Amino acid sequence: MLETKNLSFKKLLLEFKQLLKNNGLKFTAQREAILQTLYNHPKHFTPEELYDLVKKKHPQLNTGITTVYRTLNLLEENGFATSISLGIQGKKFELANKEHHDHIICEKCGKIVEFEDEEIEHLQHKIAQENGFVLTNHLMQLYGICKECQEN
Amino acid sequence: MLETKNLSFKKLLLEFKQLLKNNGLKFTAQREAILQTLYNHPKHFTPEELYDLVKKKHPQLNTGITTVYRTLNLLEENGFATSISLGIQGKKFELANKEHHDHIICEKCGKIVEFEDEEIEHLQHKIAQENGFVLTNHLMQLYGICKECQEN
DNA sequence: CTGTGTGCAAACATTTTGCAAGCAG
DNA sequence: CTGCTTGCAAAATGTTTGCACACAG
Repeated sequence: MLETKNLSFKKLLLEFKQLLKNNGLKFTAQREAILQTLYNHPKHFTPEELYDLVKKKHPQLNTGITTVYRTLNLLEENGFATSISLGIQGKKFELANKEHHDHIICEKCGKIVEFEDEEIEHLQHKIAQENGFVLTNHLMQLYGICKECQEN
Repeated sequence: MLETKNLSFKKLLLEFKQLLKNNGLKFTAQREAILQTLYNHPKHFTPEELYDLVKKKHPQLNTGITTVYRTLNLLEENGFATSISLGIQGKKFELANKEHHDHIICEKCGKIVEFEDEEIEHLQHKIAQENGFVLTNHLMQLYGICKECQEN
């Protein structure tokens, strides 16, 4: 089964503060709000979507889209967030507090099922190695028709 | 090994003309130049890169970037080209005359290496089955750092 | 001839950068 | 206090659209 790391927000925040300290960066209300919003809404956001949500949850901060971009990049560079690039334009980000997983997507009803498979992960590393790459990430999405939709 | 379908350009062009005819569209020198350039350079292009190359190969046509975008979209919508979205911004296109394959993308320099792996394909079907899905398609992109970029 | 295709410029959308003021440490 | 961070506006990128003219069928 898929398991989250269940990192409490408190712990996550501590790690984040440590990162900032280690790099001579500052802990600000905006950065906290962005991290908290990502934590409380475990799904994928475009910077724009996250920006809207942060503004809604923390209106008094008047956070700018610029700061959202800058913070997402900071989080991603340091492994606190991951991003996937969409077919069209832009990226979506999510907090990196789950074990790695991939998705099967039903082409009819849009249902998304998460799965993980160690054997595939292993093969991916092998393939990367064979091609001289150090693997940092991967994107695998299976498209198909789910059981319910097959019956209808 | 990866194998092309070895569709001759003549055949490809015929298919393309048929597509145009079927949709009441017109065969133009620019469209031919773009298709030919994709055919002669079997790699992945951003629209910008393809634009530069088409201009170089067919300077007398004075093809606009707009036309490159429009033609790539036309080709993709009709299965003559496929695109992959990069980590960063934009898409890269290639002519769709190869057997199925997936991509490893260097996150530093953007280099793309193609590969295919029957074992993974097989596992994907197995996973889909286990989740009650009939697999219709898949997308797999590995991201990493290529040999050259590791050294720099 | 008719209507699609073209290049150009402008519009759009998304992301980054320059800057003066704010604020964490 | 110091200098990192912020929001704003402007710039930079990448892509699409409006338009008048070109040209395939």
